[in-house]
Amino acid sequence: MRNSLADVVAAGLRVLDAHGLEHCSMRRVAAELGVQPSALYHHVSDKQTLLALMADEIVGPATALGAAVADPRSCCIALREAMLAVRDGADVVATAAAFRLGASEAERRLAGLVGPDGARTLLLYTFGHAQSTQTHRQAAALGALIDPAALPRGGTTDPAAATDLDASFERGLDIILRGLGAPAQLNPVLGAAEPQNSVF
Amino acid sequence: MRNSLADVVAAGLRVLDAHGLEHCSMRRVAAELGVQPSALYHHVSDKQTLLALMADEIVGPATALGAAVADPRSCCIALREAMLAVRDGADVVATAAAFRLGASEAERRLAGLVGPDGARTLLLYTFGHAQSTQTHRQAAALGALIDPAALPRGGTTDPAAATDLDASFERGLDIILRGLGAPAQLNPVLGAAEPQNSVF
DNA sequence: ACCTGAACACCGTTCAAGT
DNA sequence: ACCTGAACACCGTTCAAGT
Repeated sequence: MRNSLADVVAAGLRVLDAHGLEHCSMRRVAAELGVQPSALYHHVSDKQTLLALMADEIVGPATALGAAVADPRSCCIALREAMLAVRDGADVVATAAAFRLGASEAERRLAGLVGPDGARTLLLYTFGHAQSTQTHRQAAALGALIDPAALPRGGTTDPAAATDLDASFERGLDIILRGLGAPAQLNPVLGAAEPQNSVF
Repeated sequence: MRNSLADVVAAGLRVLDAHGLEHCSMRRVAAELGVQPSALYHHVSDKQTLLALMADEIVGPATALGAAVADPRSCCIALREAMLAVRDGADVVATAAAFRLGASEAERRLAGLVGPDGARTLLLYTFGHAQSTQTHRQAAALGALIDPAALPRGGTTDPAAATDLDASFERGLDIILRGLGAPAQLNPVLGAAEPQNSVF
């Protein structure tokens, strides 16, 4: 045999991470495998299916059996980290999840902890924030390429912005968890009055 | 003059509503106006810009000055209704919002009511749930076309599913609002223990 | 089982040129 | 100011045919 389904999914993830979702075409994935575009359709019925399989792979690390995290907070943070680890990962996972594939293992786990409504609310927020984070990061990276004078001294890209987005995510997470009656999260730094600016 | 920017945006919305985002190409919008594809680039610099303008138009009804709703709950519900009113509207608005255009007027308003973190959390949830709702609706519509035997008697599409999604949205909304310390929403029907099934 | 080669019906965008 | 015509470099998917 020449290529397996796993090879196709792996090639898809390589192309995604290297070139982004916009350029992750069937033709590019085929080229990555050194094969004709039509060959992919022996392994996968269409592009949507391939993307769903890629989404499962992206989210795998966060939903692996070994990482049996008990609290919903760490669960969402792990999920977000898994999506942010690959270029445009949040878009791929969120789209696949809307079609019911992908993160449903994560949802089952969360539903056991906070009920179905809580699980859905947490997941939709987590996906949305991750997409927003990734959009802003690639906009920042593009801006840095166009206008490299923006960097005051060393450093590849502005580290403060990334920290802000991570903190912003956790604050929103704590709002939802508070609404679910979860134990209040101990946040020793900072007062609680109207911090930070908007993400959009 | 032959066509204005407003004409182009209006044509875009007509194509979107009739054929969906997937088939809302520059070439189709041009054909809708009876014009060559290249003519669009006189009015708009690229497709992304056109979609952002369309997103503003979709969300307009919900953020109009006349509809100065005071509470965040009605604000989110109005936003969701505006997105659901046009085919694939949630996708278009959510994508544009991630690029900072679109719903930022709505975010300013919400931030005044519940602070920036609350506004962001509410918006990301609202966008995500609307996208999920629209995905499920068009899957249901497709299923109804393929398998019309699923309908027990009259009715175009299953009305129960739509009701469930609307109720599911409001339950999640109330979780977040509770977390924000908003006045508890009076929900007279049903007990509170683990209702409904999953959306994903 | 896995792949090639060729085709079909499309894309977004650019650019010189017309009126 | 607004548009045409032609081109460039792409798409996803199908299908007969090869090995």
